Amino acid sequence: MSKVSKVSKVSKVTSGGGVGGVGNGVRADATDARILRALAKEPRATVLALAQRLGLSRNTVQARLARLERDGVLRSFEYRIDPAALGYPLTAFVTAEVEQRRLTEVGEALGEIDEVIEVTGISGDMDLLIRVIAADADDLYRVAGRILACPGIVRTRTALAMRELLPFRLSAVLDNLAGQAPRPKGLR
Amino acid sequence: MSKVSKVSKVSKVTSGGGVGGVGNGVRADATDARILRALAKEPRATVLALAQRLGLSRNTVQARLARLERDGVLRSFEYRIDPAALGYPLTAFVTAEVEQRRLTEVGEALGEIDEVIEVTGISGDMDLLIRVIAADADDLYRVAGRILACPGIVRTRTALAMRELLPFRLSAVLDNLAGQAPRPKGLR
DNA sequence: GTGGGCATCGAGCATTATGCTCAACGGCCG
DNA sequence: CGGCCGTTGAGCATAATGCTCGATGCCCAC
Repeated sequence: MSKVSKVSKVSKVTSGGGVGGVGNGVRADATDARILRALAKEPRATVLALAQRLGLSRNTVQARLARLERDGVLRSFEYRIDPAALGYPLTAFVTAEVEQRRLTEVGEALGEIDEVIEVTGISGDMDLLIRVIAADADDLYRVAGRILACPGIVRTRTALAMRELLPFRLSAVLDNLAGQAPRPKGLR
Repeated sequence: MSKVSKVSKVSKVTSGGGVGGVGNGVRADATDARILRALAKEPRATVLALAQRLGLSRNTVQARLARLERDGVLRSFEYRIDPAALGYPLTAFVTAEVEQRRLTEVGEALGEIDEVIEVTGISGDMDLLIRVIAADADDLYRVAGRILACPGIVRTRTALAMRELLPFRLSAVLDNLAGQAPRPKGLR
């Protein structure tokens, strides 16, 4: 049974660690994907539970989880918190045009604004995509003002998030990675 | 020792539940924020550890955590997974203009594309903000093509995420919530 | 003012998980 | 061919969990 097999050997990649900050050379293999997928279903699941659910040894799951966390495959717990529950039911995307050389500076300034929860430098005619949360429309207006006031920011455009058509998900991609191997059919 | 407190009493808010799907009336209070903040620092922390770190009883932390999870304050575990670690180091934001009445339909079609990991309906001249991941530039091109091919989509514009100036964080907002004295009334 | 409701607390208890170590198995690669 | 590693199963001391209880303090409604 546990002869599932082909638990591919991938760790080799681990050694090839580049330096970089985020998402360097580390890559999850099929087994990792299965663990992550199981965790997605039951975040509170214990290592033991995961192990038997996946037909792996407790030891393996424990080691892999430790590695996943150590290598930064798992991001901060904050990602799991719903801003709406914190009293910020409004989300908006503010795109900003920035004076070329002041990108980093502007990024830091934006970090001072509590309601700015993510800033990404992007290609295109706008330079920044800023994710913002707000308690209400007034609040949003105020935050938008603070953003525009940042030295280096030339112009902004605000788009209110009106509906989540498809909430964040990696399941599709996880399934691909996980399914890769044996495809046990109905069995589990 | 446990006399630290002044653990505000806030739960009243809970009852004020609106209906809605996501992030309805449920709101975290200062204590919740402190728990979440502690968890952000140490995702693997046990309930017991959290309790003594925060000067709360184990019972309280356990009850609150259960409630946070039950009420959807905590989103899926998937949020914590770094797509880069899954072999998708590229992130792009695709904005799309959609034929008015076909928004929902388009949303579903986009869900069929594995690399589409988030779709938000927004205000402004573009209707959709689509978060996409890709293994490399070719892959991204291919995905962009599939998006544009969705019936109902009129036009798209793709912006590549070049740098994370400020990775997702709620810490600023959490600190505010947590730091607040037990005075939920009035202010703000 | 008084009582109900509710969250918190501290305690206890049976069960389960954790963290760690060990030796052995098996495939992969040089 | 031999070494390297990830995996496995086992064992064991310690710690955490899930649950229940009665008691306390506070807010709010009556």
